[in-house]
Amino acid sequence: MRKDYNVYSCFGQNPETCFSPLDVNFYERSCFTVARELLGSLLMSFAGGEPTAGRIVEVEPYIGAYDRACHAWPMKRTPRTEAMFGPGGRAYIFFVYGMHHQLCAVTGPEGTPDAVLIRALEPIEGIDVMTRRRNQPMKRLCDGPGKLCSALAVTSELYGIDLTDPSSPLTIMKGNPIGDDRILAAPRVGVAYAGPYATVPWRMYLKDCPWVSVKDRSAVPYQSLPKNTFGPR
DNA sequence: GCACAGATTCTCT
DNA sequence: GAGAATCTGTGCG
Repeated sequence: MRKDYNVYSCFGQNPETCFSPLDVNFYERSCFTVARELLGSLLMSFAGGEPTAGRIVEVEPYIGAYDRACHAWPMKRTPRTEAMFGPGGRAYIFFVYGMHHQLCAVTGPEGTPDAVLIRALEPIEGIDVMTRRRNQPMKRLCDGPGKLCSALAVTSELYGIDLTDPSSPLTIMKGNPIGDDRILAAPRVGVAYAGPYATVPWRMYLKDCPWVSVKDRSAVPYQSLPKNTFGPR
C-alpha cells in the first residue's frame, strides 16, 4: 500500500531511501540539530484510516531545561508533558485554544524534555483526503501547526507513539537533504511570554517556500547566525 | 493582502 | 479561574 505513494515521484530516485524512517539515534541529539535536519523529511500518517503525508518545511525547537516557552520548563513533569521526558523519537501531542492539536517530535535522550514543533508541511500524499478534512484550498491544508494536525488526523489519541516505528500510524521518513542556504531563521510564533526566549531566532523554515505558516520580515539566513545562537543564554 | 475579533476546552495554579 | 506553542471569517483598502 505504501508503494503507491506519490513520494516516489516527489523524492525521486531511491524508494528505499524514501521509506527509511528516522531512527532513535537521529532524535537523541541536540534539539537544534534535530530541528534543522527535520526540514525536508517526510511526515507520513495513517491516522484516521487514510494515508496522508507531507514534507516538513517549518520547525521550532523547545528546550525544557531553560527555555521558558517550553511546556516542560523548568523540567516540569506533569501528565501533559510526560512524553517529552521519554526517549527521542516519540510524539508529543497537545491541545491548545480549545480546538487545535499540535505535534512535536521528542528529542534528546530519555529524561531530557526537549521537542521540535512541526509547524508546516508541503502536502505530498492524500491531498484529496486532506482537502476533505480541512475544507480549504491546497495552500491552506498544512500551513500551520494546528492545520497540519487536522489535515493528517493527528489527535491526542496518538500521544506518545513511536515515530521511528514504520508500523506506527505516524512516522517520519528521511528526505532529501536541505542546504543551509535554503533555510531562514526567525523568532518563534506565539511565545511572547517567554522572556529572553521570546525573540531568539529559533524558528526555521525553507526560503521561498509557499507552504510555511508565517513569513517573517525579520527572518535572517540560517547560515548567517552566530554559533552561540542555539544554546543557553 | 492585511488586521482584527471570536471561538472553545485543556492544563495548571 | 486564567491563560494558552491557533485558526477562521469578515471587513477594509
